Amino acid sequence: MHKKFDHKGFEKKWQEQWQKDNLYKAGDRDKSKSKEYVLVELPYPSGNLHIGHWYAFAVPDIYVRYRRMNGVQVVYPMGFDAFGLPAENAAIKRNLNPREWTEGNIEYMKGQLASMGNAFSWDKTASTIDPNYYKWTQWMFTQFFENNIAYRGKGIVNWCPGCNTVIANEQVLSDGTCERCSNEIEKREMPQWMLRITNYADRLVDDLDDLNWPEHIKDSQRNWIGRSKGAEISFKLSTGDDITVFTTRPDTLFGATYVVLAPEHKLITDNKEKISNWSEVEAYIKTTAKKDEQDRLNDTKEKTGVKLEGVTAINPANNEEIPVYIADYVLASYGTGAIMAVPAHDERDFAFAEKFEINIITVVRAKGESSASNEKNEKSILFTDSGELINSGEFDGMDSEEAKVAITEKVGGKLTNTYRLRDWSVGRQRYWGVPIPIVYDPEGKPHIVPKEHLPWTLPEDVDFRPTGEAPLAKSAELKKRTEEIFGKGWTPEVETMDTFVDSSWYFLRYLDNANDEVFTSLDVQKDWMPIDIYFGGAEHTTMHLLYSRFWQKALFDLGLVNVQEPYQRRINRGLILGPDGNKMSKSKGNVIDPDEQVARVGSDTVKMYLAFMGPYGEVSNYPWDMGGIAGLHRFLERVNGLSEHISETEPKEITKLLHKTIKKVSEDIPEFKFNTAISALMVFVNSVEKQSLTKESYDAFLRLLAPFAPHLTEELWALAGNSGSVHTAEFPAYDKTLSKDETVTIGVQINGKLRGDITLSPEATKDEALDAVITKPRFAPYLTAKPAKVIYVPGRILNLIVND
RNA sequence: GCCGGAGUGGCGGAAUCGGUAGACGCGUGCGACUCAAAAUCGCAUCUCGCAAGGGGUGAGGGUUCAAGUCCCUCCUCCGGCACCA
Repeated sequence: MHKKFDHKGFEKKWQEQWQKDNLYKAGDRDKSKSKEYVLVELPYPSGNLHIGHWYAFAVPDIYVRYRRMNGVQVVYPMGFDAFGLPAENAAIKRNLNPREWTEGNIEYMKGQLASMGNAFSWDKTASTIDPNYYKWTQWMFTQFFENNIAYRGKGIVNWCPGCNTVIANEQVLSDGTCERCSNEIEKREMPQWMLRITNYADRLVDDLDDLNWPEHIKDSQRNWIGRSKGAEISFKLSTGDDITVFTTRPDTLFGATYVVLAPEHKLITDNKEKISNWSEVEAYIKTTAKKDEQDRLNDTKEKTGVKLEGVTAINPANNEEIPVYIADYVLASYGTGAIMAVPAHDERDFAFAEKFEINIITVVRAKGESSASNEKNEKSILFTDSGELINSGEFDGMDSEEAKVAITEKVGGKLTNTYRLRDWSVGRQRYWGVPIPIVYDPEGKPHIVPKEHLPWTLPEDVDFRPTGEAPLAKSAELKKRTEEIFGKGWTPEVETMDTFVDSSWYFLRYLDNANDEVFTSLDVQKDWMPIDIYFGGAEHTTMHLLYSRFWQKALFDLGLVNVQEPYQRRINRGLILGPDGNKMSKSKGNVIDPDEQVARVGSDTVKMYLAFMGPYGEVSNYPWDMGGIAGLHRFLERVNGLSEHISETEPKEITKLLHKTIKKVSEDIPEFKFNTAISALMVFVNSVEKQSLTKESYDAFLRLLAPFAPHLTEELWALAGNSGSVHTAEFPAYDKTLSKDETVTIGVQINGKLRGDITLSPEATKDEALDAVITKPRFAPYLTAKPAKVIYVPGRILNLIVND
């Protein structure tokens, strides 16, 4: 029966009570319990909690509460990632200081978070704009600088004209736009603060193997890092230089009929006197320099290039003299910026060789072929698979894979890997970020700001509106501060750090946030790290998740952290769409405001609705459905009326169903299948409504439901006369015997066709099952002869094969 | 092009050591209550068929007593990478 309840009458009351009782404080590590560190991605204080935050924080809360009720000491912290462009832009729009704006938002959002009624460990929190936080961000940076992990590099960077700053490779989307503002990214050459994430490429790939992460996330990271196994091989040039190329196919070296350099390659300008067609070459270099990435991609069908007249190379395998070209299909930023071209076995080289009429030599053929496949048919001349070698002197007949090693050895090459990953560009020409703690001496040499001067505070006396120049350059205070501490002629670094730096280590600070000596003591880390489960969004796969893994490894190498991998398990959630099936956006007018929903139907309903939509941890999109949320509200109203069915005794059926429900819920929660757990709870309620249950069963049910509907269950728990909080009660355990069915109904197939069912004990024998069929007239018409074969799977199926 | 993942009612989704496909919820239809409406309750709801029965999990093959689940060939959608040597 439906019994309406007034969520406003008790949700706030219990939230305040829980806070007063410090119910969810994680406290110090209690070694008598096992620990679990459950992390959710800390929010950006945009000023308003949206439905995505609810999905991100309220649903994992079910898991956290469940584990606590099972006696696990769970730390479930929350904080704010408060530096960064959106806050800065929003503040500029409102003509506010970003600090005022952000801090105001944090306060407001804390109130909104409270309305969720989550079991957050508020004693473990951090905010990245807190000077006591960013002090350590800066200190880590200085450690990285001193250990050559952070460096001032020169190179081509991604400039976002919308954000007025440089951004990292990871922050450029595959269509060449900015992940924040969707503006088209420009390439610029300028000095940049970089972190040597590339030095960690192998570990970042290899250590993925042991992580309990969804395979598609690991694959995305592997793709992003883009490790290729191959070899570096040197070719002698007629200029006297050696040119090193990278190839994944050293087995095809005998088929290398020319060499190609990227137009930006240093050896070209170094040898301009020796290049007889220099003006032509120079013109080509200029043309390609003008093309942006996008043009270069669009031009892939038509290969272009210029031969370096007067320069030749020697193929080290057969000492043949071969021509040298420059072409923009070879990228300066990948490998060595030079390739050996094997037109018979590489599509791009093939296209180029055909256009420039260069020699094509087949050196690999499919195994077992008597002739090279390409000799049979002109059109199939290209063969990119591996196979066995031909036209390769002493290596003829050798398998491609073996030949890779053998040929590399013979020519004195080196087996090596190369990567797609580039170093992480972390300097930003914006105001609202952590100042890079570097100062320059009068010669312009960079030095770290020593620990006693940290935090190296963000100056206040600047016009922070973005112009493309770093706003900190305009701070008289920063300039003065630098000269006072370091001496006349010293100047401060004026760039701030990428926000992704701040969020690369926040989970460590949560644990020991009052520590003034170190960012987090090793003892505390040993208590809690690694993070057992990290819930988050798919957008972080090759950004935050990659950066923070690198950061942790870099700290590990400096002896500052206890584990190499921060996150043991990763769960990516899906996306909540608007009721129209589109991504929620103000312009589409399809935004669901969680505050409105909570006011209307209550926090418990919103939480359960989100948990019921589909399995958590599968990246799919769920449209918000007003009818759907009403269904969950109805369910909780029925729960509210359930106490009317309490009686002295209950049918055996209800006892058994309760234990089956406990079993199902306890199995589903750890797998984040909250949807099917809720479904089981609904089945139980549907059944009880027609019958009765004891007070004992009622209490057990409340505890079962407590992680999903913390407020209502707490209210009903108290109304039922129980003492203490339902959330500190033990989660019910199921009785194995009671959770099993005494009889099962199984399908009966005759010749593989379903003809009906029989009900019998799960342990019934084949003969008993056959008897049940024979005595049921329903089956008689089909049993025209004695079954030739009987397949019986107890509790599952009975299949009779009747030959007629 | 390469690497992953996914295709099940009108909708969200259940069911995969191969064993009664469509749990649970939404929506819809009919009925009850009501002067009426809302709320609530009951029944129905994959599809064709009065029924008996037939068909059905993106398409087509295959293995099996039995296939949403395994194998092969395709198609579509989603995510990552992409002139990456």
